[in-house]
Amino acid sequence: MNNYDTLNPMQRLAVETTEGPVLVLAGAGSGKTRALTHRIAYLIEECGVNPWNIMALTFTNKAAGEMRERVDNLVEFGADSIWVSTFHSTCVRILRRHIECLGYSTNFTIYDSDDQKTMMRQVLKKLDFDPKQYKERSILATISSLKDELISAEDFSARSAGDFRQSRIAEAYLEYQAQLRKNNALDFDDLIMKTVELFRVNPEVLDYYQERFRYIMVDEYQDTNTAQFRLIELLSAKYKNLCVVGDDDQSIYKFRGANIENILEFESAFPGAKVIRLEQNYRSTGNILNAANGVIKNNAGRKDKTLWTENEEGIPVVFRQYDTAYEEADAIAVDIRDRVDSGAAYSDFAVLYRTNAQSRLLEEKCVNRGIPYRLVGGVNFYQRKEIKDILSYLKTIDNGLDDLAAQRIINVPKRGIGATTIGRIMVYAEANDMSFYEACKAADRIPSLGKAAGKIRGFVTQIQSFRSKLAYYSIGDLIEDIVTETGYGEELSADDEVAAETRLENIEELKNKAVAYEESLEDGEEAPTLSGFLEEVALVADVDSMEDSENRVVLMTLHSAKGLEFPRVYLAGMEDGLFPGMMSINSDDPDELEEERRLCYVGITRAQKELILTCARQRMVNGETRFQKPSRFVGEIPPMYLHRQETPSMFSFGGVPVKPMSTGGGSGFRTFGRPAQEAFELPKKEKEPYRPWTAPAARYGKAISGDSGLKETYIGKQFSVSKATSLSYGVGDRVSHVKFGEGTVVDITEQKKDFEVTVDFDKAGRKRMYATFAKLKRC
DNA sequence: GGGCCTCAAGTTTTT
DNA sequence: CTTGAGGCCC
Repeated sequence: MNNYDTLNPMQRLAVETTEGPVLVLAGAGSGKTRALTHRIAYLIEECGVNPWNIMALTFTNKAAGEMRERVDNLVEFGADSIWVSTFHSTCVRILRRHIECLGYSTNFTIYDSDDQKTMMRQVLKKLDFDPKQYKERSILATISSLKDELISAEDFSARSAGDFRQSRIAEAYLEYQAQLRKNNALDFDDLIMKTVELFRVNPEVLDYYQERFRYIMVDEYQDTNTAQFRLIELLSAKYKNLCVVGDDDQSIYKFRGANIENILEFESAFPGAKVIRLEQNYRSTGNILNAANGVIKNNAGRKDKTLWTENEEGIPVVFRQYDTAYEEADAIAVDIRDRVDSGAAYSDFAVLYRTNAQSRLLEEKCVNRGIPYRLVGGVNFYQRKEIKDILSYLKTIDNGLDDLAAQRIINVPKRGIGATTIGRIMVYAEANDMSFYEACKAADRIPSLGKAAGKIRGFVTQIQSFRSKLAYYSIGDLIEDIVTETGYGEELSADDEVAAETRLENIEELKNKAVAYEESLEDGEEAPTLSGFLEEVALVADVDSMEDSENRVVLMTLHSAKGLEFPRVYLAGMEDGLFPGMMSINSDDPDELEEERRLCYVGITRAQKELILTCARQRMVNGETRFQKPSRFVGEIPPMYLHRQETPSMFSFGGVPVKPMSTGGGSGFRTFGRPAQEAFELPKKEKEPYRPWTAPAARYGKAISGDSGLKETYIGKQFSVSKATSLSYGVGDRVSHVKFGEGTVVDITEQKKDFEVTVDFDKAGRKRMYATFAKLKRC
């Protein structure tokens, strides 16, 4: 039995208010996860609720995992049967059971953003849209926000009548959905939307889940979008025991459809809702908290609350300005180095920044200074080429309906199957209403393929053989097999020795993940399956794999940092134009700036003991040098909690107090690009819209052309091997070609590396081609 | 068929 | 600066 006396009165109230809708407004570091987990324990122990009837929803797998762990520790019996998972995996779990009534089969695949892009490219090509006017990126963004609002392609199409551009986008949306369905695939947004749709069209299914989940808890509620709101609204409609926990000040996902109204209007959406505030912070020092409060109070339209703490005041927040981003990064690295040398652990530190692009420099400097780090985000592990290749194999083996996956690997490694052949198979598949892979299986019946059919057959045989191995192979072994049997590994090494090594390591890592997956289900109720593994992989973010135990500095974006805490935090790149970003500064919508401010608030409140803000006067962004002022957010921190340690500037930047530099070296007076003069004129002429001064993009001529001769020889060698010394046909001979049929040779000219052959084809007309590739046969 | 080169475009933030 | 897509040449 647990002791609930360790909770403070407000937390305790949140735990004991079990019936009806409850909104817990939980400030940063106020122990909300603690309250949530204890609430689950309380429901079971004190209220006799069956664990089976409890569900907890989070946004990230990491959060889910953490909660799961804490619940397991707290609840003696039946913790397994509580559903603790993310919105997305919850929906997948439900859809895997019931999606058939929506016309998909239950082994659907989940498309990530790369897949979406590929698919949309195909859609736009098919519809013959002008790629200048209709960018797949922006169309996908539109579709995504429509889905967040539960607006289907049909709805959108109906409401766009009359607006030309919109109805074209609607066309794309319709076609995109049609393609998804054909591929038996769902994108991220579909997972939520289809589940809501399922509940709407199928009341019995809804009723089943309503009965099952009598107590629902939602973490990070401020980040829910309309679709997610509907989902929990539907699920909780019967018993109305819905407890949401969130902080409107930490709502940072508006760009992704998060609807802040969900939390601001909770009480009117769920009449009779009780509101409980957790305002005592257990995480940060007084100074850090006061700094955070000072910043966030500049936002209008928030639920009024003030965080307080009994923690000690601590040391002041520090602000340092450097001349260049280069020095900023180095100073941070040096700073960490010093502190570790005098006893701190690497894992005490996190460096947070606004954009992923900033990580490069920081990484570089960490390497220079010998600081072990973990980079979270950036290029996702699962987006790496080699990983996607292997996963595409697994998907094809598993599903066979996923055209994108099959098309990706049909010629990887090279099997001599080119775009033309793939195009023909696609045409055939389309005409016969089958999947791409099915069409491959029927390659012999596609007349247009000609000799290519043999190659396709080889590919199909390989896949089929992998399939049959599935029965007695582990997923890890299967991956191993794919790499060796297909020659994938060989091709990698042939291409680039050094790069191949890291690639193979990554594949090794994927294997480890597969093994871990299989072990995690070893004695659970469900058996590990290939589909299960692919699904898990599709739904993980990078933060999820962060190991707490590692002794490394953590580098990540402010967004990724939400929900985490670190003893010492650096916020790098505190500059107007970067953070807050220019988009938000120039926007007509004041809420954009407010969202950035909330992001800043999130960043500040990650710190437990120490917070250091840094910025650079000069920074390269998109290949151009920008001169920037310190972030306005720095100025919003009440001076009494802030210790400014500006370094002296070679730029003598207007009006900023200059103090001697007390820490962090930097490499002194390095200069880049423009002289100081222009540097300080620009920020002065602040006109609309505000834009920091930008140096003309540095244009360098051809870099090094001296090595071309060397390359030539090398290439020449390779080609000369393949060059035929003589041909089996001559001028006037009749020849046949796989594509063009029969014809007469009119001319042959020998060139450096190949023979150029001109042929008059009976049907296809006169063509000129290279002998090596044409593969003409005498007849 | 495909490698290599040139040119253009693009940048928040992510389940 | 870095990635992507199209064109050219072997």
